Amino acid sequence: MERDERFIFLIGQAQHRLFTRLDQALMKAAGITAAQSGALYYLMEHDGCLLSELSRALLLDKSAITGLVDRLESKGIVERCRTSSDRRAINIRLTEAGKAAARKCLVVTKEFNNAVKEGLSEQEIGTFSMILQKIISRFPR
Amino acid sequence: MERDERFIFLIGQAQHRLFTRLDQALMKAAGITAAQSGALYYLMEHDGCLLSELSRALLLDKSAITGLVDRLESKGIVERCRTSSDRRAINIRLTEAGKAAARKCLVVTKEFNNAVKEGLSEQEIGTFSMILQKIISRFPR
DNA sequence: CATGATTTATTTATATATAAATAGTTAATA
DNA sequence: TATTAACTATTTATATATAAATAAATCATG
Repeated sequence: MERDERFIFLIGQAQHRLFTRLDQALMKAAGITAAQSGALYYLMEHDGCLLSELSRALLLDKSAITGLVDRLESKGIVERCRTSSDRRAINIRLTEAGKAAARKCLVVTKEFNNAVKEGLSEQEIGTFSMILQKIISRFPR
Repeated sequence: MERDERFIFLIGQAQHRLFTRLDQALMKAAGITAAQSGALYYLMEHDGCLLSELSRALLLDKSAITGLVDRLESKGIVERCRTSSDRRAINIRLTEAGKAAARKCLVVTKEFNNAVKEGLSEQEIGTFSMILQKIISRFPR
């Protein structure tokens, strides 16, 4: 395998391991996966938003959100409810259990971020973030 | 959303966009996805290897390899065959179409890597790779 | 040699993600 | 107003990945 291919492989591996570890830690602490925690963080500040709004905020397809919310709802973390006059619209609300889970996830995620950054200088972290952002802006969705 | 959470989010987004783009380019050029191309690259140098060997090389679960090889086999890119005396073992062989596809993928992947690195200095790329490798070694599978 | 452990591959269940098609509702405009 | 656009959410199909259970074969060792 050449160096060229390994570059992409490295990013994939690093991302995968980070998410797998965070998944495990969040699942243990709050019964929530990393992908699900993203929805919780958004709902903490936009409780009651529409599925479509969550879709745009998390940069996920509407159908992915349907499944994500299904799984959160079956765990009692959120609930769907229709409140607006627009009969197409469905709002998502954090339950009390959901709010508690979100707070636990936040603690775990912060600890995890510190662990990831350990041993790296502020400057290195800055360069790393800058390149990630360049990649993201260079390859729009 | 705080800075802490965005760090993980950034890595996920960057990885996702890179793989989506590479997926599209490889699919157009050779009818192959990025994940499948990884198997092809390994097979170019280890043609006829076992499923289990591919599993270890790509750092994927055996069941993931079963599905991956199923999809490649249905496209006529590889074929399963039993050759060794161990009756559990199944070898994977690139077909002629598979070898042609692998060569096309290699060209596309190299071009793609150059596009990703464009506008970044050698030093920045070095720091970026170093951090990815640190993350990978800090979080073993 | 016989039993238990390991290896090889598959299957099933679950989670994640996209794309395309659908259904119902609302908005825009000709 | 009638028709077309767009929006909201879901469903279906496909691809990817893990974990756990299974089945068959082989290995190791007591």
